[in-house]
Amino acid sequence: MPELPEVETVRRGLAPVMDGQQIVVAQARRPDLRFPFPDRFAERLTGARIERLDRRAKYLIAPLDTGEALIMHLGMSGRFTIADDETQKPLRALNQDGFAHARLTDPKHDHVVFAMQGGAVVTFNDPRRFGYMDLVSLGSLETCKHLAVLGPEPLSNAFSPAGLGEVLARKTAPIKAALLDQRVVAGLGNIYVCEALHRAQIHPASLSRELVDGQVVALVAAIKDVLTEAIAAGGSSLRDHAQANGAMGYFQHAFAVYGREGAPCRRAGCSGVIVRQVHSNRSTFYCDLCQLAT
DNA sequence: CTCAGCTCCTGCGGGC
DNA sequence: TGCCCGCAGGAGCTGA
Repeated sequence: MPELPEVETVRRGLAPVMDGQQIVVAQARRPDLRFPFPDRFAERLTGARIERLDRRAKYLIAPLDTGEALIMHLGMSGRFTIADDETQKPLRALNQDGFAHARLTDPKHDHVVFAMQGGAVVTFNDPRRFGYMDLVSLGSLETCKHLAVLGPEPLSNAFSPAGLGEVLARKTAPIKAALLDQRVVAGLGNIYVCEALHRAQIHPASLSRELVDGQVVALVAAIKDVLTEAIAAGGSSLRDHAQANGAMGYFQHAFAVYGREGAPCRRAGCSGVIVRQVHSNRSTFYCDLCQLAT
């Protein structure tokens, strides 16, 4: 589900009730998500103060005053909700039209709960349990197994045409697979890779090392633009995915290719049709006319 | 080492 | 209405 823009949207939703606040009670309602929780997970969190809520790629990172950092990954179906500790009702369960909606999540998949000092109850719900949480020491945060392997943050200056071009020149994999590799660039997933390749007019099956310089320049710009626009729109809400405050992102309405199989290409002047192909069990959407193979 | 494919888990929507 | 099948935004692991 969540790629970088959705995780950033979640971070912005949670920050007001978590930044600088103590976790009065932490609770893990099962022994594991995708991986087992670390030893004494809830005990190590209870009483800790969250210095701030950060994001790296698709990870949420909460440095604590205990010398550790809480690392959280949403996997495919992970979601946070914010409720009031008295009523357990969502505090801000309003969509963008201002109408309250029914509870978005099934409570049987509420796996982790944080009761915050300020009265907010933050719940992590994850039906598929592909998400995970871990505690690592602050001193080795950058070198921990989760973060050490990550490539550059796509919206930072560390992600540049020169750098990407150098990496791609050594890869034989198709460009779509390369961009999904978090070691190449960290934070993209299936949707935004499809969207960025369309913007850059690059065929997803193009071989990474055969991209010319101009294509790499266009690709870096397309990635930065699509991510920036998606964050500004509050991420994408597919199916019933929503932000931490219950609001729905709306960038999905701006998709040029994702989920648009058979629809006309939205590029001005292009008469192509969006096609879908499956590679290694993942759907790839692209325009059969304006995205050129190398 | 790289790369393609499979896998974990549950829920939802479409087709019959 | 109800059942079955395919599909889902991640990413670690396996084996070639």
